[in-house]
Amino acid sequence: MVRGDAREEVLLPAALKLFARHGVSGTSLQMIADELGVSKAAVYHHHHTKESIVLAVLWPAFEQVAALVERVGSLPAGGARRRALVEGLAEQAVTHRQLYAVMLRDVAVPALVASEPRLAAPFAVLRRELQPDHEPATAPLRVAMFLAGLVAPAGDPEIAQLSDEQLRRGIVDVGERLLDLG
Amino acid sequence: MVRGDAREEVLLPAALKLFARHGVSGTSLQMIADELGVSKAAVYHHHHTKESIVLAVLWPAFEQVAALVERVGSLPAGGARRRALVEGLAEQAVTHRQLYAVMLRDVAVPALVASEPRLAAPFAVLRRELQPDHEPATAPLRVAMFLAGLVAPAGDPEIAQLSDEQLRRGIVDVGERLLDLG
DNA sequence: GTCTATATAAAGATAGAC
DNA sequence: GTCTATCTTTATATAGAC
Repeated sequence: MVRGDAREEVLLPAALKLFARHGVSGTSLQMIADELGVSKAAVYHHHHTKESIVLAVLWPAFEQVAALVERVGSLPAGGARRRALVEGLAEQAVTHRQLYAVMLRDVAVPALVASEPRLAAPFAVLRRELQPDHEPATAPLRVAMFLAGLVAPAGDPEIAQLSDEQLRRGIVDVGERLLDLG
Repeated sequence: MVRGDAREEVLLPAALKLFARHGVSGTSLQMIADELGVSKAAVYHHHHTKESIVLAVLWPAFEQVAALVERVGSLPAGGARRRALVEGLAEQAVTHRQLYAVMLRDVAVPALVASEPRLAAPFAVLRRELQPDHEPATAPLRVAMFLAGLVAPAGDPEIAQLSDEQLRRGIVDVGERLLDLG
């Protein structure tokens, strides 16, 4: 570890790594500073609160989801749009495994989302758009189980060994089975 | 809240409620004491460490999984056994939603499991037994996505409204789709 | 079996020197 | 832009009175 570098492009990945391993609540600014080889004060120079760091780390993930939802809006509603959402989510979740794991799994995130209305909107749309047309009662359950399963790779060492392509295809396959893709 | 009651049968449900809402790392002994209406010292009279409380809260869930795995051992290996596991897990996860959510979702739990080998064994067996026979590459992924999805109800208010029976059937349905039940 | 009070460490956060 | 030093609060944990 090279000492004395708390630039944004180094700080945020370090924080993400710790959030993924210990959770947001289980990660202190001291741990982030140690990971970077700097003092806590150096971290505070870039972000005046811990919440600011959490938000900066997660923001790109929420933006990606929002962009995906926006992008598939031009497709016909129904199976085709659901398939595009599933494929897009699989691609993003595989490419940014830790980021999506924190966003979808960490119990501290709902509170953050509640404090930032801009974060909530994309997921509300996503959940609605992913629902199969029939099976009204259990459709939300299928969507929730798919989204929860999306981050299954995070903790499992056996799955961590899968290639991006294997994992992406596996996730899409599960999406097909749960969400009646067209 | 009646004041002055930190008996085990009151303490553990209160702790579980807080663990489910704020995560294990996000829950302090002060929060537990406040929830019970007693002082921190009263809590420490029953459990000398926080880890002791976490273990006492989660132990029944791990025991249930172990008992389930043990119970299905008499069934023929394969689809029939997988179905029994899925039905048993669905039943337990629905009945003890918060407990299973903490056990399967909280990032602090893997560290706890690592420190208590007796906790790890049942899940290793469970994961192995749940795997469909074919599809060797993505079978562990299907299992992991099912287990992660098992606790999807925890955070979603829309799903929290489902009855136990609706939820149980929905989970079994997803298990059927992912795990090639016989 | 609970309380108040306290010890000790670590948390989030700031001030001011370099 | 980072440092040391410090502040304040909160964390885990203990001692001893009731």
